[in-house]
Amino acid sequence: MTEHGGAKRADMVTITDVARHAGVAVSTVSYVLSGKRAISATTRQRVLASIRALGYHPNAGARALASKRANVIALVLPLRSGMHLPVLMQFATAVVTTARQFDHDVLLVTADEGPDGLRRIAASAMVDGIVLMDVEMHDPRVPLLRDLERPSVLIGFPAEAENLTCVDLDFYRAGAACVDHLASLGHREIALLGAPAVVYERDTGFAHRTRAGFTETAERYGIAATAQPCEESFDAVRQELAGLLERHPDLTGLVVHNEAAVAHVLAALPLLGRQVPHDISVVAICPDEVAERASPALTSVLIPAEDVGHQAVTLLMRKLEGQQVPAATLLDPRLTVRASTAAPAAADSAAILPDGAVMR
Amino acid sequence: MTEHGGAKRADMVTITDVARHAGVAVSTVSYVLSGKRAISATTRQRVLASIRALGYHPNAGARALASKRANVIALVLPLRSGMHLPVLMQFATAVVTTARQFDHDVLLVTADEGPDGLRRIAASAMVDGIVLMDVEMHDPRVPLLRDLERPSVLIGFPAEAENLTCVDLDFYRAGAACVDHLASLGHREIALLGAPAVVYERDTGFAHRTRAGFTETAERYGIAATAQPCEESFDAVRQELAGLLERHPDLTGLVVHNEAAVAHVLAALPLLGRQVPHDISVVAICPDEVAERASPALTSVLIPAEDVGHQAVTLLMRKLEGQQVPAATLLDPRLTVRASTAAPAAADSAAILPDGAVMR
DNA sequence: TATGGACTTCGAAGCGCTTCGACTCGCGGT
DNA sequence: ACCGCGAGTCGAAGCGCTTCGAAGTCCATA
Repeated sequence: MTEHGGAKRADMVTITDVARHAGVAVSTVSYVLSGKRAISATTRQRVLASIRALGYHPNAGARALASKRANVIALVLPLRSGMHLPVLMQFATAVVTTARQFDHDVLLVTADEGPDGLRRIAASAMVDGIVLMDVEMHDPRVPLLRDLERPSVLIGFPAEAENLTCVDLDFYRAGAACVDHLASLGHREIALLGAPAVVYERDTGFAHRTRAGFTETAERYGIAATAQPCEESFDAVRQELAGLLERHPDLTGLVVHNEAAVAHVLAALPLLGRQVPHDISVVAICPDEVAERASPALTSVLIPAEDVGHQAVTLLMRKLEGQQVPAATLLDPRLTVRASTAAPAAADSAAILPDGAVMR
Repeated sequence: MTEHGGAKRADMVTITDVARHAGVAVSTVSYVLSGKRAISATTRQRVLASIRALGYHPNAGARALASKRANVIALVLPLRSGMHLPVLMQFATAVVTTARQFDHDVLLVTADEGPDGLRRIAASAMVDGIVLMDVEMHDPRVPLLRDLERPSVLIGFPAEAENLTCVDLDFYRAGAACVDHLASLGHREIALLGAPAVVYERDTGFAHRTRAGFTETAERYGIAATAQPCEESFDAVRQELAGLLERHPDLTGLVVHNEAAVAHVLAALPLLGRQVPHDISVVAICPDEVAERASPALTSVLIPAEDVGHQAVTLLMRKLEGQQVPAATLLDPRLTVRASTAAPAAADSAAILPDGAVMR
């Protein structure tokens, strides 16, 4: 390509080149591109032809400078330990893909730059808006977000969500959905194995909300339910399970909301004399990928990472256009039945309906 | 902050504001920031004080426009199926962190935009350079990279690496390291369970190189060695293993280079009557995270994702400064011994040295 | 026939920054 | 006393784009 004619070094084609080639003013080319003023069909065609002929791409910096819009959004990822990476990646992909649909690019910011990073990015006008992931209940970045001149969308819910736009899986209903499923299979005594204790202490909202959904729904069904945190090492898992089974010998259903522990749970149960799903059913709240990869494949409520990412960007774009958007968006959990759940073996396998009626 | 004085709407501080506040010319401020001309210590201090006082951040677009340097690099991620996501994430983090050390930001580009995405990013002068991940042997993006005016670094090796800069784990030596370890434990018959067949067909370089390192090193030790691809479902893994053990009843060492199959291998071996590591030792080539999470914890050669990402960015920065860099950078594998390997139980547990001598 | 829109298009003024040439010192050398 | 020179600073010219006001056309209205 470069060896064509008398192309000077650094053959960046500018809007001026296009204008000259098409025989119009620079501003006309600009208006063809932006559509902000009416341009006759014939002129438009001529300009577009020139653009194609020259392989013109607008200079992003110049455009940002003149229009005060960078057409870039920031994606702030945590990379804190304890986060499950595949889910993050799915988020990220969805965010990028959706952003591209709106003709925006994505700047990747890691949280270890801290609030200063956010401030820098925003103040330098590199980005028009911000998507913030893995928000904690008391997140130091949240107050900053309010001061920033740029719109933002959070994935997750901080304690103080005033004036903020948040998106997340509806963890309450996710916890509930697991109980629904186990109840409908006829289980009468179940337990929730959650995140490590430190996560609860950190006040990460989703852990609490899942537990609430689990506990309250079980209560509604009149099912005996225990909830407890769980560390991620194999020994810890095994110990937790052993204790749990000892205290609740009739336990037949287990909800696991801890991606890292899932494999260990499946490995430990047989060692404790419980076959899955014959003796005990297991439902996980985790990405499909993890559920499918486990042996046996896990019935699971998936974290709809792609939906969340897509929603977040869509909301952000609305805000960029000055539209009003709902402060909270909760996404529906979806439960996929796989090989790890079944009706309890020994028990009377009647299904119990929420109102307490028994279906035979 | 905003409610301070008579701050106008959109309180973006410009270099002009700083200059006025410090009582110097705009160009002086610029030179203080860039260090491209000598500025007296007193002036510099005054300017820096003003910058701090006003909370000035240079406008990225203006800077890019005037200097023709965006201070942004592109990170092109694949998101093709079969890639293990956590590793990607580690890469990404390392890339961002390192880029920040060089005062650059990172634009996230997904491969599904294809070559056009690359072209757009480069032509619009949004980025100064490109880091391309998960390069295939015959990658359609590679020829494009040569035409682009921007420097780039590949992670992985394409078949035709002329004029390109590539970084990767030394998979040959990774395969070799696994054999070294097993041999030193006294194993005499081992096998490699690799990626799904399709990966080999796609000519992904690393799969072939691992196998070569494995096979050739085993030969050097005079150890019986088999290598075969492996699909990722549990049933496939179990079947592969069953066949393998039938054909090679004395097999005592297994190298797994397939992150997705790792868990299944560990689950299937007991079912086939083999305890790990008593009856059979398992070494994996996978991220530490996966190895640690498995039960039992796996002896593994880790993919040094962080090093690779760091190296890639460092090389790119050198290229941006016009320096010459080596075309190929291979990173050393590191093997971590965990619970999944031991001397073979029944066998004579002598250690064999590479030269054929036997150590008792 | 004058008049005023609609419809198109043009020219020029920036956006905030970098960079180049030029200017002003003060100093050592002769 | 003069020149030359380096150090420090300034002013102005863009970088490539958007956008505003205005100008030119053409046709329908009064």
